[in-house]
Amino acid sequence: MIEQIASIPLFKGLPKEQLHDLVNISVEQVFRRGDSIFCEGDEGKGFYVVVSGRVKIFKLSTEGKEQILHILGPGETFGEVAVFAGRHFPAFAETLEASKTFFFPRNSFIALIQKEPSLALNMLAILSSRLRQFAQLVESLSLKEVPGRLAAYLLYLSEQRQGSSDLELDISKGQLASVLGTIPETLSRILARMTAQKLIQVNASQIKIVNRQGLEDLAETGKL
Amino acid sequence: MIEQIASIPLFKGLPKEQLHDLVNISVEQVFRRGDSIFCEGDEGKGFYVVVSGRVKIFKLSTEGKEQILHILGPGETFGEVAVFAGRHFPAFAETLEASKTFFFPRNSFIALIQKEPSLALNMLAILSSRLRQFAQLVESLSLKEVPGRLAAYLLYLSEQRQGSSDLELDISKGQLASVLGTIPETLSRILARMTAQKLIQVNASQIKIVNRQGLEDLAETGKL
DNA sequence: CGTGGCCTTGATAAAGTTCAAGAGCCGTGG
DNA sequence: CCACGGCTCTTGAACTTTATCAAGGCCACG
Repeated sequence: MIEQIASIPLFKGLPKEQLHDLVNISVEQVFRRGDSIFCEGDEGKGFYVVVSGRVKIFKLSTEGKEQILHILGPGETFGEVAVFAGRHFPAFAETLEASKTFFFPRNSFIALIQKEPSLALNMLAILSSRLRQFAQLVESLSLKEVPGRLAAYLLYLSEQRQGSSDLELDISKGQLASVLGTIPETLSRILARMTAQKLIQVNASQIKIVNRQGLEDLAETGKL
Repeated sequence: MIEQIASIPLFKGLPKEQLHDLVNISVEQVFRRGDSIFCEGDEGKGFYVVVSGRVKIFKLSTEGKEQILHILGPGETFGEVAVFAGRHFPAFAETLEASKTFFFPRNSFIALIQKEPSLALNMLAILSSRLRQFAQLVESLSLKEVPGRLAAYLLYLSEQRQGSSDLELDISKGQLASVLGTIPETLSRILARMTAQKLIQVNASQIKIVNRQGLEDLAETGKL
């Protein structure tokens, strides 16, 4: 367990002693696929780290449409906002698959921060990079149309995979639609169009980038 | 100057000694209306606090459409993301009116944080509440249509003003359109429709809420 | 009094959503 | 082993919302 904690980016560089403190205050939680972890508006008494599995953070409209804000994997944290500002969670959290998390209670964690400034700096880095992601998401949603967003997403995926052109979607197309701020029907049509234009090839959840330059232009200009 | 610094929320609760340190590392900057403070992609060697005036943070599409991410007034900070994650600014910053800022260089500030945990906690609170705002913005952009966003914005304004129904827009309608993720023409039409429906009355930058319940329904359901 | 900025209004076109129907896939159970 | 029900995904057609293009009004300021 101590190695698991030590491998979490948030806790990188902490002395052994503090890691032990963390182990002491952390609570392990196990979820099945599709379980709700918390709901928007719930009181947040602490935050979470994904140990295994995947978790989606999302907003819900009154009609039930969902907008995914993040998809988190092992080592990533969520729910910190409720720890440092306000007391309730600003969105929903649900597992995409069977998952394990560590939960860190608010007060104990804040006490720890006061002893260990580098923990605070790590947390600041994480929140900052999340703000950066959000800025990109907002830009994408309001400044680009769906084909541009999809192209940008595919290129991003490719980067994650060391530039490989053979991509495997690790989420369903319905979920992807929600990430892109649209609905499955629209995504389906645009994938079809991009295939017709020979930008990509699609085979179920396998997507191959055929014309990278074309995708880059599309992500830039938004015109398909 | 020391009183000015002491009155900034980020520095609330700091001992005098640290406030003096802050004065020593801060740089005062003066801008005229419409000046650019930094551009997306610029290297960020520190962050800013608005002393007087107002600053908008925004993204730009390739065609020139702008999406405002924040509008900041006295006491609010911006540019921190570049301090703690990455090194370049994720968006543009420009003054809306003649403004004064304090600039805090990255390294000196990080050094200070390590001495003063409550400074770190303040900063964490600020970043967290900004994340919360972003989550709301994303929700708004992807889940609601423009009338719903506008209704939500007006109600938010009303809240800011202790629930008053007589609102004074402190930004131009063109800027408001950009905040709402749309264009001036669309905003104009929707204001006209909402007036026709007797939800509001508009007189230049004066907006009066006539039917609060109706606005709330609209913000909730998005149907005008 | 004219000029430029900001706002409004109208006509048109594009993009996306909704509704409806059908195809493919998979696990379960007969 | 096959049939069934339940998913997810795809496709089509109508409709809605919003952007775009173009023109005109209002007001402040020189």
